[in-house]
Amino acid sequence: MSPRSHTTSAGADRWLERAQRSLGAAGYRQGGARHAVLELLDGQPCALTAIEIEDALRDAERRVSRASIYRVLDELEQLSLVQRVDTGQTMVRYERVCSHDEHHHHLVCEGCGVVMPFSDEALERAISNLSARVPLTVSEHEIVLRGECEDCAA
Amino acid sequence: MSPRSHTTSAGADRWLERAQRSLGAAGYRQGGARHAVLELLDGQPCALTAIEIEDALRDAERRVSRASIYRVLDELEQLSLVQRVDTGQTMVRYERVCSHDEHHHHLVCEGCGVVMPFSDEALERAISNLSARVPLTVSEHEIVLRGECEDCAA
DNA sequence: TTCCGTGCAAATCTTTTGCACGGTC
DNA sequence: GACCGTGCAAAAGATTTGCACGGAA
Repeated sequence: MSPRSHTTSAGADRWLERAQRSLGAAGYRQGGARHAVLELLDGQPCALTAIEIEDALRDAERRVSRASIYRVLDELEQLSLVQRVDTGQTMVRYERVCSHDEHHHHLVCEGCGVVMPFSDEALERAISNLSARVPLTVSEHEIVLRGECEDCAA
Repeated sequence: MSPRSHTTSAGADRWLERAQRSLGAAGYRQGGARHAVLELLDGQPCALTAIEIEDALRDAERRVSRASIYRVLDELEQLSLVQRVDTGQTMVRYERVCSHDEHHHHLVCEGCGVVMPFSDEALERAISNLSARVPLTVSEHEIVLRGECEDCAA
């Protein structure tokens, strides 16, 4: 359950910079929409839908077309800079792929739909042990816990 | 990884019978489409998409309209007789909710898209411990491992 | 006989794609 | 100046809904 602020970490390996380097190396130019989406994602603690991204950018006076948002997310996913998160809700969510100590999974409230991150060492160990014994070369795993959040229970 | 045949178990608590009882108690009639979907799901070892269900029924000479399939799946989900399984593929999958010793999760091959069930006691223990320490009253959990299956690796 | 269940067709909603213009390198 | 990136509008694909008929109770 490690709390951690990434937005304030001044290290040279911030996600935004890494992403810009990767994109540059892959031959992508730095257009306005892509830049806006990158900056937004860099500041997010958890996964967003394309429409939430669109709304957030509009609120920030940096309107970007939804098509561009999907295109940028797709590019970033192929470079392993973001990952899709399937929360069982209608829309797919996306979040940046973070360093090992930020690796997390998701809690989803079935009442209000809120999505929260969590992490657990014992769980990761179990997954890791298991992965070796399964008829599949495991490259990633996703875990979602569903239930009722404290606000909805109140 | 407990192997288990449900289709041949003669016990009175087969899923199909339980489902029919629940539906009856909830006031549903026994129409042809619903019956066909129930029988099909009862014989499945793992999750199917609505379209796979449609195809399977057509092959079995028991054509059911896709709209009815979605409607039946929705009813069954609300009675907790089936659960949605989100494999990160385009379409949602559905499978019957089974007894504790059939509880399983899913492996998804990123190459060919095949979906396989697996289960692991240590993993379930980790989830169970974790669930108590999280700001959510957990009612269910879903785990997906993604990678390359043996056929695709060959 | 009443009301539910079903199929068909149309609607909805998320995501993708085609195209033309403007900006980046 | 060449080509990529973006917005707009239309397309595509999964799922849902409206409606009218036929069957279950």
